[in-house]
Amino acid sequence: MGKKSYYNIVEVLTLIGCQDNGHFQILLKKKKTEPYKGNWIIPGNILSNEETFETVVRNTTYEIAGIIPKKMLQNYVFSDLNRDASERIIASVYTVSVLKNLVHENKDYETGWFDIDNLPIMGYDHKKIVKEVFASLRKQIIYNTDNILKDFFPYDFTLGELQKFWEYIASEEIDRRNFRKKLISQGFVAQTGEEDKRKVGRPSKLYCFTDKLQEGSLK
Amino acid sequence: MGKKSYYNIVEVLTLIGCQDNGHFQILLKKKKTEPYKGNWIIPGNILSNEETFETVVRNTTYEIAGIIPKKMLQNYVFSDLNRDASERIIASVYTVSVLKNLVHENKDYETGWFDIDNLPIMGYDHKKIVKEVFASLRKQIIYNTDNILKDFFPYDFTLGELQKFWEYIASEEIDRRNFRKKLISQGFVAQTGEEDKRKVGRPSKLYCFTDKLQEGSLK
DNA sequence: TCAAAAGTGTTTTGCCTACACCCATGA
DNA sequence: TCATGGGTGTAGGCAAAACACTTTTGA
Repeated sequence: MGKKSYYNIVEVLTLIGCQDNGHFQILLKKKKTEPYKGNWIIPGNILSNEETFETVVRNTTYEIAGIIPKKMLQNYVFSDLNRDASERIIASVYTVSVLKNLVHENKDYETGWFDIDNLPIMGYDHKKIVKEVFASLRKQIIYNTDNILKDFFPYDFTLGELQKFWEYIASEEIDRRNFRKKLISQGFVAQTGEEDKRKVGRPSKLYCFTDKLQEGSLK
Repeated sequence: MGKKSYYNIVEVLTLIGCQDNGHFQILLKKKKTEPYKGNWIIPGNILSNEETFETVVRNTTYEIAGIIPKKMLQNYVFSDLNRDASERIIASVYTVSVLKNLVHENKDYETGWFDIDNLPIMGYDHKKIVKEVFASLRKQIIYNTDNILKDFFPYDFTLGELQKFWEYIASEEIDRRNFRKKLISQGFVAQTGEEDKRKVGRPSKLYCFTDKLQEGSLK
C-alpha cells in the first residue's frame, strides 16, 4: 500500500461498438505484456492532467479503429480500490459506435470483434465492466436516449436488419408486420428507393432514419 | 500551468435532493472562503487514493445532512480543463435523495434548500453542473430508472402530492382522474388505510408505492 | 419449381384522453 | 355555509397485438 494522497491515476476506457448482422459487437485489444498477457481488454489510455476524457476517447478510437468519432457517450466511472493490483486506478468508460466496415486492420495491436454475449477471457475487471455498461446501454437503445439507435444505423438499412438488432437488444420477439407498421406509420423511417440484393430471396427495400426518430423510441 | 502529469485531482460532488411540496429542491452549502466566498456550491470533498467515490458521497451526505444514504446515483463526470483557475479538477457528481424533514440544521456549515428552478448565485461551474445533472435526472424520474421515484416518496404520500411533483418534473399537466386511474389500475400504488388531515378540505387517503412500480413508469 | 426472405391488411383489445359533479373537512 | 382540496365514472379514439398468405428473387 502506498501513502495516502489526493492524486489519482485515471484511465479512460473506450468501448468501441458496432452492429453486425443484428448482433452487438465490441472491439477488444489483446494484451501483449504481463499482467493478463494474452487476455483481451477494453482499449484505453491513461489520462494526463492536460487532457479531458473526450480527448482521450478520440485518441483511443483513432489508435485502435482508425476513426475519429463524432459522438461519444459517457457510461460509468469505476473507482473500486482493488481494480489493479498495484495501485487504485479510476476507470472512466465511454462508448463509441462505429460502422464495422470502416474499421481497418490494425498493425500495431492485435484487435478483434466479439459478440457481447460471447466474450473471450478478459483481463482485470474488464468483463464485469463490459457487462455493466452494456446493461445500461441496452436501456438507452431501447428508449433511444440521445438518438443512439441512429449511431448504429447511420445510413440505410433493411427493416429486417433493424428488427433483428432490436430483438437482440430488447430480448423480445416482435411481429414483423407490427414492427414495420409502427416504424413507418410513426414516420421514424423513410424509404431510400434503393434495394438490397445481397441476400438470397426477394430483395429488401432500404430505409433510413428520419429526424423524427429523436422524439420517439421503438419501445 | 503546471507540468504534464498522470496524476489528477478528483472531487466528488453530492447533489442532495428532496421533494418538497411537489418541488424538487437541492441542499447547497455557502462558501466561507475565497474564491467564490459567499456563493453557494454543491457539497463535495476531494477524493483520496484510499477512497471510492461511494465512500466520499456517504461522508459528504453525513457531513452536510446528517444522513447515511442507502442509495446513490452516479450522474456524470466533468473533466474540462478550466473548471478551476489553478489546476484541472475532475468532478464526479452523484445524487442522493433524502427526506427533507430528516435533515437537521447544520452547525458547521451554512446550508440551504433551493428550488431547482430558482437557484442562488453559485460558485465555479456548479450552476451549469446542477442544470445538466438535473436534465438527465428528469428523464430518469420520468422513466423511473432504478425505481428512482420511490426514493422521493419512500413512505406514504397523497396522490395529490405525487401528481404535483410529477407535473413539476414532467412539465406537463395531467387530468387528476386519469393520473389516479393509471396508478391504481396498474397497481403501482396501494392504500395504506391512513389519511392525511394536515391540509384544509377533505382528508386525503395515503398511498405507498408497491414493488410493481419498478417494472413501469408514470410516463 | 423450390427455398428463402420480403412484403402486406384486418380485427380485437386495452390504454390514454377528455370531461363535470359530489364529498368531507375546518374555519 | 363556505372555501378548499379529495374522490369518482364513462365514452371515444388510437395505437398495440394477434394473426397467415402472397411476392420476388436466385439457385
